Amino acid sequence: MDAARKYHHGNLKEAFLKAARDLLERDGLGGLSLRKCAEKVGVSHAAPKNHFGNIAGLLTAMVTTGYAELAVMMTADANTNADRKRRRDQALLGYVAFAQANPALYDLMFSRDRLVQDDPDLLQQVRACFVILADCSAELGWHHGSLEDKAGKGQVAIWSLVHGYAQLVTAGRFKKDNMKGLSILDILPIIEQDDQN
Amino acid sequence: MDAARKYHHGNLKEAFLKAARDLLERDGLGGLSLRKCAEKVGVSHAAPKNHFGNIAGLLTAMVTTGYAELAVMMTADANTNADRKRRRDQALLGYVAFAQANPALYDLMFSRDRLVQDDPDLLQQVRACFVILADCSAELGWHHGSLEDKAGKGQVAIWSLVHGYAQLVTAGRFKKDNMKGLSILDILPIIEQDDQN
DNA sequence: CCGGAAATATTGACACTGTCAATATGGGTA
DNA sequence: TACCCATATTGACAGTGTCAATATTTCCGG
Repeated sequence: MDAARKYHHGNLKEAFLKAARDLLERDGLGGLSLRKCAEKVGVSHAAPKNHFGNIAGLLTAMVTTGYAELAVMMTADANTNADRKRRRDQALLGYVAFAQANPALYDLMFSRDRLVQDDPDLLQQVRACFVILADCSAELGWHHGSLEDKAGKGQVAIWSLVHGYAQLVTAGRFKKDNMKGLSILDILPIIEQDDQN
Repeated sequence: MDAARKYHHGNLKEAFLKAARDLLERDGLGGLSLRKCAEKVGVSHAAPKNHFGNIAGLLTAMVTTGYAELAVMMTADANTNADRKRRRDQALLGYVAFAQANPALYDLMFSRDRLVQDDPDLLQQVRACFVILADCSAELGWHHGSLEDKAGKGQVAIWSLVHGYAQLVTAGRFKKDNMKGLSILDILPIIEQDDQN
């Protein structure tokens, strides 16, 4: 039998995830509920329990796909032959672009209350994004501290910077005149060496 | 009559805010509800409506007090005669300390879904925190761009950095070995000039 | 001083939510 | 075919925010 048409409904799990994603984008997190997802898919209100256990499980699964998409956005258009600076710029631009394209989902991806924080799949996807960012920060110039601190501090710094920037921008916390034509790449040079850029 | 004992209950609004804050700290955002606040205070379940309208109003009021406390944390121990570097360090350390002391509240303070974003009192307190951060970033060294960009970019950069750092630390997103003895002041120097620190 | 008006609090109801137990249905397989 | 198990439905329950109607307290002008 077709893998996409198994059992009664056929890939009901993915159908739920798509419905949840649509509801999240359209109505925000407050407009997202298990029962609305079930109604949207056309099944009974308790059907999600078989696939996700509870609502935290559904949100966690949805967020996990979000991290996977974030990783894609960070690596798109950057073939492995491109120089490291180009790949780093792409990662940062892709990161911010993902947050701006999916603000509600991005918020949820950093929520501590609604997710199953120790879900193995979630942790794996989160780690994959970390690796990409770590690859960016590894080449960052660093004036202070010992060499062995370099990677750790650089990772913390660049992730803090890009995450904070993405969250504050999507939350509309920056005044518009401060942001006029300003991108993450414009504020990135402050963590580079003088001889770069 | 005593200002603290007006009307039926007396400062019921502040009693609700305190109850909400306690519930938020103890049980997280998921354990916070209007009815639990009312029960904790000892009034009927619909009493909060008179003071906050709806739950978004209560959360907004609570978050507003959070921004006020954040401003206090950023300026504590830094008298106006202290040099600017000392005040800047205090602001950043206080910022992170507040987030670590009130992780659930800090998360809520940057939520887009549950608050009345255009509440005048909220906007005023948010702006007050911005001013403090702007005072920090105004003295940051900047190698690139024109002079008139300096303040805007510096504000965006330092706020992104400290907010991202605070959120990621409180969310436990950094590996512990990367954070060993590392504070916001340790990653701050990367956005300073070479001749500083 | 007092009586109406306004502010404040209660009650009861409603729709909606997540979750669970019990039941039903269908597909894979021996 | 007959069985088993994964999957889906049904019905129920406690809890939630919100609202209208009502009750109570405080305030203020006569």
